[in-house]
Amino acid sequence: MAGKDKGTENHIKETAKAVFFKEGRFNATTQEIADAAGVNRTLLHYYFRSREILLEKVLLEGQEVFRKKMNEHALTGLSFKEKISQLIDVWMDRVKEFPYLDSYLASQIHNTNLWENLKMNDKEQRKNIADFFAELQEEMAAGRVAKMEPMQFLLNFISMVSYPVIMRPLMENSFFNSKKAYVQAMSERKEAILSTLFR
Amino acid sequence: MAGKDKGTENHIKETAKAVFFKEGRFNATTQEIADAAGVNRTLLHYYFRSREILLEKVLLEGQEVFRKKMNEHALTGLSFKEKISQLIDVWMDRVKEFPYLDSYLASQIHNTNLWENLKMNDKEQRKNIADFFAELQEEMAAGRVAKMEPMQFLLNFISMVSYPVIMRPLMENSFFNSKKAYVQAMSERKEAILSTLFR
Amino acid sequence: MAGKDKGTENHIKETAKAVFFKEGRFNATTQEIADAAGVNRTLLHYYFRSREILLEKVLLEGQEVFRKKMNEHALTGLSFKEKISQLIDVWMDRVKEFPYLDSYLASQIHNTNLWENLKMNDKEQRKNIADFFAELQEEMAAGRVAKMEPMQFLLNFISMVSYPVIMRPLMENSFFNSKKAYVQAMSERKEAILSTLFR
Amino acid sequence: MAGKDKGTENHIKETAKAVFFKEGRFNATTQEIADAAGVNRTLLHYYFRSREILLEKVLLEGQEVFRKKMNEHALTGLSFKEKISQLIDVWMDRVKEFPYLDSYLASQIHNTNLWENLKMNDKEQRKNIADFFAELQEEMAAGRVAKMEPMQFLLNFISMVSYPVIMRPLMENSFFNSKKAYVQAMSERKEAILSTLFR
DNA sequence: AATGAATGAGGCTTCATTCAT
DNA sequence: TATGAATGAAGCCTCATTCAT
Repeated sequence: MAGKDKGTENHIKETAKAVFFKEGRFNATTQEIADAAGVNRTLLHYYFRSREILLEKVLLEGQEVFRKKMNEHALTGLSFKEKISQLIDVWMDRVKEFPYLDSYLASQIHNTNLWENLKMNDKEQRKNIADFFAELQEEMAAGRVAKMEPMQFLLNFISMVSYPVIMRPLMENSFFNSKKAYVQAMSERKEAILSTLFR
Repeated sequence: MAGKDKGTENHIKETAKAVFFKEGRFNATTQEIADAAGVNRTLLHYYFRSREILLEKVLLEGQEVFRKKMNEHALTGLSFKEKISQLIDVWMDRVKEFPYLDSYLASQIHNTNLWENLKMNDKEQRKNIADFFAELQEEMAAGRVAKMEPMQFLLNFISMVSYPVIMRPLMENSFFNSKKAYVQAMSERKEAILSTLFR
Repeated sequence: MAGKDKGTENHIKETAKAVFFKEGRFNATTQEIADAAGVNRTLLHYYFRSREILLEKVLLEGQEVFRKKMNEHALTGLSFKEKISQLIDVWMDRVKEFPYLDSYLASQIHNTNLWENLKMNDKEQRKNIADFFAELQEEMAAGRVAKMEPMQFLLNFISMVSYPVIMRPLMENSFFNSKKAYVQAMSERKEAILSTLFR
Repeated sequence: MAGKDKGTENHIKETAKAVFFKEGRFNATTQEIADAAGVNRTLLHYYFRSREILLEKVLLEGQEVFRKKMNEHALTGLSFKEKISQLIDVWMDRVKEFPYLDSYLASQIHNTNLWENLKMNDKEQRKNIADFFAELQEEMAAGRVAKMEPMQFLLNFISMVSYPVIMRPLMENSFFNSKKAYVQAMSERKEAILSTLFR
């Protein structure tokens, strides 16, 4: 059932990623992960030595997703607003794919050694952000965006995109009272965010 | 001998709440909670029968916090913008107090039977929201707020307030690279949100 | 079946001691020890946290046995030969009680931290040995004992007493071919040792 | 491709012998043995079917060592004392080579089916011992050796030679407090034993 | 109300072994 | 001959929970 070669190892990793970050079952047992992957539990230790290491690897890959989010800002040749528009799509897709990843990262801050790798010390990344902020300030100067610290704009943007997705269960039950209403709202979300960020 | 009565029970509950939702240690052991509360582990079962029940009770109280968030919209006699301004304070305070509560609720929604209680079926609450939306639409009509579904505005609002607090560890490490920078940004957050929501 | 209070803890410890050092089952499982003691396996962890700690404690107590062996040299008011005669009894009894203890200690030398406690740094002990050596040298001067380094005499003595007991299974099977013959030889052992040490 | 043939098999066996009986790591894992031999773990099963069989084979070879110990008594043409003197050398060398072998045999005697092979039922061996005992009794008659059962003399002899070597770690740490002191004592050991056995 | 003792269920991990190549 | 992949058995340990005061 499971592939061969490097296949099985990746298959387990993908399964774990799904269990942890798609389904949010942070306490999932090695047995559960193995079952989900359709492999013997021991195989999991064969490849990853321990549950902790597996989790760490999966997390590190999740982190790559996160880092790439940032670097994809570098979409060229578009107007600032169009760029933001694309970013919303990209970002929202990612958050939808692993809705529990960020929450988990946030709750696991104690595992300090993970964080060293996560900091924004990537040169390319810093440059991208600097460029992004420069463009943003032009927009503010032109009055198309409310004046504020660029970082505040970035926070606003990330918050409005991520929060409703990350908190989907809460939203569905607490705000919308139905799955349908939630989905409907999400489909209109992009426009609402753009309307709020730009004037 | 019968003096502490309800005292100890509450003390345990408060401690559990802190451990779970202030510190984000969702997997905290009964032993750890007992230690944190300075009581014998067995006492925890004496009062709450099981870990699950304790968690449930603590969660229920967390829900109350959440519900009150919604109902405190009913601040009277202020302009809409001032009302929002106050709401930001109130809400931010709450999220700061239990930064992990919402994440936990979101991640646990699938295996809990508590959600019946959480839905927005509260009459008073519905009314508050209806009133709030009515006022909001006036603002839109007057051009002081970008036009959109009122619910989208609400989402924007909640997102921008909550996300940076809930994701504080992520923010501190990933965006700001220092606690100081984060705190500084948070102090300026309210203005940034208001500038974004109103024009 | 097991006693109460401190009773159970000691009972487990005694059982472990027997399993390890009387029966020589160094690899005995926690389950096996628990079974032998007639208690739930978990109780073993309740009292001792881990198999390793239990083993360490049991070993430390065995070490006390060993140390006391040395200090019991201080039997007073007897002639040197009579003293040795008594020592043979005492020592042989001990080795018979825990025939596998010394072998185990020898094989576990790698667990260095055990050995710090085992060194002959006990003041009283040093004095006893010094006294013993002084008396011994008188015997040598008087020609009742062959001349040699006192320590060599001590080694001879310990060796002749311990080895046949420690290696009992080997002796029974390889030298004597029958349990009966072995037991018979042991009963005459003391005299043979004395005849060898004294002249 | 067919060059190493028996070579690898022997190499593994020798390595195992060293790990078990030179280093005293009786619980060594197949993995550890394979690592020590620099081969893949599975190869070990390829050659020996199971860990148990490997151990058995290695043990059998150890037994040969043991058996030869006995038969080397047949050194001819020397005086009894000189014969014993040579035996001490031979024996001590053997015990030094595999200091843990005897302990292991002793501790494993109960759960092994190897002992049939080990009994002193070897014809040549019996003869050697008979001859040895005859000579010994002459010595006793001549007053050069204390009178006792010949077997007791043999036990004394073996004990004094083997014990300090087998228990080397114990001796070094518990009696001598230094490796140097132990080595020094061992170098003088032969004379001390001879002085004790002969008069 | 409070606590030490005891227990069953279940989790992680290691190990020897087998399979397939 | 040699090896990576896979597996079943078994070990250690933790945890929530119950028992007996």
